[in-house]
Amino acid sequence: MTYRENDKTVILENVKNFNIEQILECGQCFRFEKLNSMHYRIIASGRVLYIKQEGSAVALYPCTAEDYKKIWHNYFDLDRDYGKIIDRISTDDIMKAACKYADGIRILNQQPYECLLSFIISQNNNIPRIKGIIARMSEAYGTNLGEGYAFPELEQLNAATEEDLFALRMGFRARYIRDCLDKLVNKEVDLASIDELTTDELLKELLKIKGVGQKVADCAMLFSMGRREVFPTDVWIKRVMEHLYFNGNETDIKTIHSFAKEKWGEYAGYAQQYLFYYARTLKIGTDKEKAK
DNA sequence: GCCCAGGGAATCG
DNA sequence: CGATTCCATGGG
Repeated sequence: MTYRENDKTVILENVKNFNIEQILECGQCFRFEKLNSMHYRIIASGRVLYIKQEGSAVALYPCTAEDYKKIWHNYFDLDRDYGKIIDRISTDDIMKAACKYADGIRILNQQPYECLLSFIISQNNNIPRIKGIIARMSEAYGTNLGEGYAFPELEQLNAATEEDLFALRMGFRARYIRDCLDKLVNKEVDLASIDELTTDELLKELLKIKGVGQKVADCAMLFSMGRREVFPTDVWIKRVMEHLYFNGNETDIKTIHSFAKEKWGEYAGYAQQYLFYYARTLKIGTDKEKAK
């Protein structure tokens, strides 16, 4: 892969395993808007960024070479060889098919605070409504960026009472967000020191927050804390795992976790993303599933 | 009107 | 303990 800048546009050429639609639509991130086929606007790191892809060429704008090196290169996880990851996890025909179906997925390196709050909001909720709640929260408390609003910083959102949050129509999750803000502000949960913790220790820390259980914690750890070995198991993953790996039999989450750990080890998080996109776009395991 | 959504807390037996 | 119930809201 190479990159060059021209008038605040950075062009990436010969990018491997990069499909902007798959990256954004695989459920890891909520702050994006589809403008056209392979043309998106995202808001991350307090910036608006447009992304337009044509084949293996990707244009990022407005974006200087410095922005790219400092922010977006890591955000899109461009140091990692996803071809190698696909080889490692493709140990059976099921995963081979899932990886072939969505070989342009990459796991973004998002900011822990934003990701944690976003997945608290995600619980027992659907993706379009999650995006709406986060958009309203950003518009009400975040910095105006001209073409959108940044996700509110902790100091900004902390001005909101539980009632204020409830008014954003996040329902019962308002109490959870308020509890999370309290614990982050008073450092009962300290996101600045997460790099010093093992994944088990980090999980224990995150579980202190009301509204954070294993699944929400796993998403935050996988999508923003570099813990690529966790296997977030939501209703879609449970359903597709039962359907594709457990012969259609009802299987509890602990069993699914140990199965994934055994099978994919440190790459389990990647396997989870390929399966999630595969399952959700093809509706595998639901009564809407299309025949092959 | 009913069901479900990238679940988790509270309660009950 | 495990199993059930409730939680707000909006799209299908």
